[in-house]
Amino acid sequence: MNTKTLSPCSESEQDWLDCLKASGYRLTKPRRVVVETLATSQRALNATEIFDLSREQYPSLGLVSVYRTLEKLEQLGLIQRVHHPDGCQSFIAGFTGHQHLLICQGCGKTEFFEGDDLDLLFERVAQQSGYQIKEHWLQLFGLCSNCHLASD
Amino acid sequence: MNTKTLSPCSESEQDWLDCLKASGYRLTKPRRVVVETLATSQRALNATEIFDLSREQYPSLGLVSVYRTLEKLEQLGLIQRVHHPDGCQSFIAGFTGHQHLLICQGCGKTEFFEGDDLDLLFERVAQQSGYQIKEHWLQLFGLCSNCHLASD
DNA sequence: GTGATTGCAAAGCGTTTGCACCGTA
DNA sequence: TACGGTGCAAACGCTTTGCAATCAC
Repeated sequence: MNTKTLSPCSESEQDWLDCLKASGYRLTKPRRVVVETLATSQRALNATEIFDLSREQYPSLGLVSVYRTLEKLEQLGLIQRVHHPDGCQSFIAGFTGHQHLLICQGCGKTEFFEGDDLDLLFERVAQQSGYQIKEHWLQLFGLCSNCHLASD
Repeated sequence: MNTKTLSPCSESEQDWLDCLKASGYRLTKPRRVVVETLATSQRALNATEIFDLSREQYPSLGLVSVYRTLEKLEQLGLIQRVHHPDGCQSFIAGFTGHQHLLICQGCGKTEFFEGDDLDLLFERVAQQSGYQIKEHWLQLFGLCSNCHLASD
């Protein structure tokens, strides 16, 4: 089967597996372990980090399967790539529709936030520039409570 | 000399060359031609694009010199990397202190914008999350006036 | 003249592809 | 049982490094 439907999926690990299955993919051990690693991480992970962490539970995992699973999870909207001054190779669980991330510069802990109200800004920029604005990315960088307490 | 000072430089091509010189770098033909390519481009360019465009003026340019010049220009704050859903390998002239970009999804034309007022949002997110917010990136994607007129 | 800078070639590194074997459905 | 998925090895593309020749100062 090759009709990978883009049905909206929740963010719990079981929902991810259900979503993979519903999309016509088989639930194999490599996929399960990669999903678990990503779903339980508080920060974005790159392919090698996912590989190393997942191998603790499933030592025969291949790096290639990590890449192939990431590709599918991204297509299904279960993970998204995180852009960062130091690189753009890492992925985080969850997808809110737009890119509203809050990233700790200390430990990497990453959260989504909601409720920006930027419409006025967009309108002003649109008028001044002549652009039709379609999408936006807003990312905040800082220190999470653990990290700024530690640095005091 | 190895004291590459990070003095603020303007965005005109001559200012860039002055800035390179003031920072202890020699003004060579490869550097001049890469600077000109970047300074006159309306959109972000990756290393290969810069290489190809610059070679039209200086055919013996090597790709390695493009990479080495990009490294220096980035350190001096004369260019910055542009993050994009399709990749993060391209560079644009100018640096405003934070990342406020407006990018055309049609032709790639890229502009900076100013005057966001996100302090209230930051404060709210900080309170809700416990993060100390240090930096932010805001990028808008859309269609520039040329591209949305063309698509009508 | 001298030492920074160059272009070439080779190395490095992250990611993708080809393929025979394996395991889920 | 069929065929989607796997791990390995090799290929790939982009970027960096080593080096002798070159050129800006």
